[in-house]
Amino acid sequence: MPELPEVETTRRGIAPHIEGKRVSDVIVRHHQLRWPVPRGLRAKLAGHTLKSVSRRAKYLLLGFDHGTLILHLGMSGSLRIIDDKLPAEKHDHLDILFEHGKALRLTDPRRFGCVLWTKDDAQQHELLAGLGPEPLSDAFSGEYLFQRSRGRKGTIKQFIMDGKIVVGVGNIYASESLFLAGINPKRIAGRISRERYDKLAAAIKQVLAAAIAQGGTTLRDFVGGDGKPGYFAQQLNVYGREGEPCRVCGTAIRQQVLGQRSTFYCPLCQR
DNA sequence: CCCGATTCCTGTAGGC
DNA sequence: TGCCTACAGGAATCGG
Repeated sequence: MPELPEVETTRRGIAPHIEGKRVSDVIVRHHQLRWPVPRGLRAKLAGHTLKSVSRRAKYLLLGFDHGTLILHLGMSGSLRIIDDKLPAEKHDHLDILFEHGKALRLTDPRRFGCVLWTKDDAQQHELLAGLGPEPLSDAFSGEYLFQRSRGRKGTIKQFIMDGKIVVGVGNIYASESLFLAGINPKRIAGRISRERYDKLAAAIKQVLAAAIAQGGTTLRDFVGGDGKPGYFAQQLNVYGREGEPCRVCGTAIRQQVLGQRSTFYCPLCQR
């Protein structure tokens, strides 16, 4: 499922093929995603040159001179560069065709993703404006987490998965980061020390950077812009490993639901 | 403000 | 083998 590393992998995979290219056509086969896909996309984009492919949180931003197309992959979405004549399959909801014969195709079986258009600064869009810092930026640090966590009564796992605190840390990487930092996911966010938050911020950066380097984590659906899966799943320490031995101490990994999300941790390494 | 529960959707795994 | 159910999950939204 696409978290930040998968979205960044997608961005890197598709950008070189379509940046600077002119849109020739847009085909929308399914308008009802997380929100309705705006009508009239073809008229809006055809003839315009794609200036940039960037990312904010788990959103991909296709920048044109007259606005930005905002894409989110939800939990089962993927974007691929294809030959513009490749027949569409069941869950191929959107094609953006370019004049050089390639197309950007959105596939999303569970349709939790979205396609939105804004003519204004995308960063000011209501979905992006209130988001927390990028985890790989300098603005994200142990000091920042410590300050934001004071008074919070929820668990640390839910805290770092809150997009208003920090973006891009989904269920997989939250469990993995807490393992690396040696913190039990059930701990109350407001009662964790500054020192431990330093370790946690470093762990989040390390896990995300390593996952990006591996092309993301493919559990089921995810493929990068080149249609290939990511390989970080082989390096997961706790996620999906309930009952299997901890790679550090051998204790059986536990699973517990926190905030309606499966959480995995080592009861010995994480206190 | 903060937090937990609910909601969207469909493929897959597990039980019988 | 096939049917049925539970579950997975990002993130907005609602209710307390």
